[in-house]
Amino acid sequence: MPEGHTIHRLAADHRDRFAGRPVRVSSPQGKFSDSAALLDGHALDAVDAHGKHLFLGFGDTGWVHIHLGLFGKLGFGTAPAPPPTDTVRLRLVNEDHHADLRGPTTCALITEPEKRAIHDRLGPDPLRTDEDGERAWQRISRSRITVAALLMDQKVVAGVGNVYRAEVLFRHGIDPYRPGRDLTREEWDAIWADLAMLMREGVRNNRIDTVRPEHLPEAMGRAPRVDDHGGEVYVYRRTHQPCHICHTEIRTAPLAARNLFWCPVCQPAD
DNA sequence: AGCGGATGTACAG
DNA sequence: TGTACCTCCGCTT
Repeated sequence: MPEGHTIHRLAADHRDRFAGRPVRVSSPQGKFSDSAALLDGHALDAVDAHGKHLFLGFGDTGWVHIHLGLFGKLGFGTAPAPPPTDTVRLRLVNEDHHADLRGPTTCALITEPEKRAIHDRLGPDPLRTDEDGERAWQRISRSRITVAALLMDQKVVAGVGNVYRAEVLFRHGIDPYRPGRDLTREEWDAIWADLAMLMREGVRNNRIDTVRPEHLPEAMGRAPRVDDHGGEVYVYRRTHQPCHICHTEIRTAPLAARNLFWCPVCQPAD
């Protein structure tokens, strides 16, 4: 569920439903009760997203910092909200809407300086228009680490996860094991621009689609279908299935505790 | 009923 | 490098 596009979409969804009005804040599960009591009845006056971090601003009371981690989910519904289940960490309610947060890695009330410190340790986010890939290039072009690992490092690029990593490397024909410093400037600029485009599409559609229409297999038709992963992809979790372009079996291997997926023919090692 | 895995990260050693 | 953490879902028995 959560790569950067999900978080930016959730930021917009919170803005649409809750911004500018008082909101009831509670923690049915209990783990956020003290902070929820401080926030209850205040207006949500700002929403921000950087990479996979979501920030809900409540004026002088501070910011709610949310990170979904691997399992976290935010679900919206209309008001009145149904009785919460005992896994709801945070619930927001106004006259029209409710939002339930479950299973996050982080849900904490923080100060403005603490928020700034989080931004400072994150790399540039392709979805934040005030930044570009230059900072990322400075790190990547000097690193012996594989480009696959660098793309997952939130200090290098914020918001890319296992799906966008696999897909963008496929789209540019780059071997995931190539060291960052062996990328050309042209290759990196193309990857950065592509991430910005793909992730903007991801925010718009609330799913990850990366397959160009001309590469969709006949059986799928022209319109991307919704599959298990929520979108149409070239390599992510397509182990042993044929590559959409060359029909070679897609490969998988663990890398830094995550599964890497790639086509050995379309993404050749040098 | 019980397991393993998942679009993530932080910390220990 | 390994492991702990948070939840849900689909597969196996």
